[in-house]
Amino acid sequence: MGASKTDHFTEEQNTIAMLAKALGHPARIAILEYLLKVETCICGDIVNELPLAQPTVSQHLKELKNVGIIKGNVEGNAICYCIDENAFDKLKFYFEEVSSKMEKKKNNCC
Amino acid sequence: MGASKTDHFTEEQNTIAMLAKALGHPARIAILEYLLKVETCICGDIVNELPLAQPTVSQHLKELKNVGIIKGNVEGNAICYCIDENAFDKLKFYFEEVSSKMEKKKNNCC
DNA sequence: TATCTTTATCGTAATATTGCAATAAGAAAA
DNA sequence: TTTTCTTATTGCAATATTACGATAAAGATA
Repeated sequence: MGASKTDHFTEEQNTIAMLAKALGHPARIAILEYLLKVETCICGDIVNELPLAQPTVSQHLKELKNVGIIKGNVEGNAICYCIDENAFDKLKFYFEEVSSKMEKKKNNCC
Repeated sequence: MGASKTDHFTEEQNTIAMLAKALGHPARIAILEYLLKVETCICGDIVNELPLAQPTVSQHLKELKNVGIIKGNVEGNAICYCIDENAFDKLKFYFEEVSSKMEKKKNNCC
């Protein structure tokens, strides 16, 4: 097999898993942190920041863009990539919700 | 290749990516939610909750346990699985930190 | 002891991911 | 127009993930 059985889970479960998966690679975490650190958004130099070849970085950017965590604007012949707060917050809120449910539960076990 | 170049990234980047990756599958999100919902922790019936075969569920549980998101206690001949708040909170705090940095930045671009 | 219950592991097949060299595509500059 | 610069795409190889049937391992029960 190798393919996830996404059709058997709820839409939310699939969405959260998709977002988490997109952040499930150190290069993509590094990209996120770089976009956060940098003031101006002329982000062609992400490639120089990462220990990876340009096609590989481009692929990681594409994955982040596919799930909506970043968005890109064409800026001359370069491209300006930015974090899309909406998608990111969706994940953050979900984790906060889980965390507060855990708080209420106050481990009855383990 | 197919293997991530983890040695070129910071320890934190690798840790966060590892945790995010572990949650990057709807079945594992469903497991998390089930553990959160259930009052008692006699959790052998996770298998019945999921649309997956027992070996597959066992594998997903193992992955969550490997990264520390859940922990398991032997309880007779069954096993009691629980969420490990420490590992989970590490991820939550990271996202909150990123989120507050985004807030301060107030998109100068895109 | 023999059997049942529960969970883990093995083996295997299908598919996905990661990475990069080569190359293409597009806009800017000469 | 030709060149240059930046990013995307293609093609491929290596590895990882997902899924499950078969089977093993270990404690509980008869």
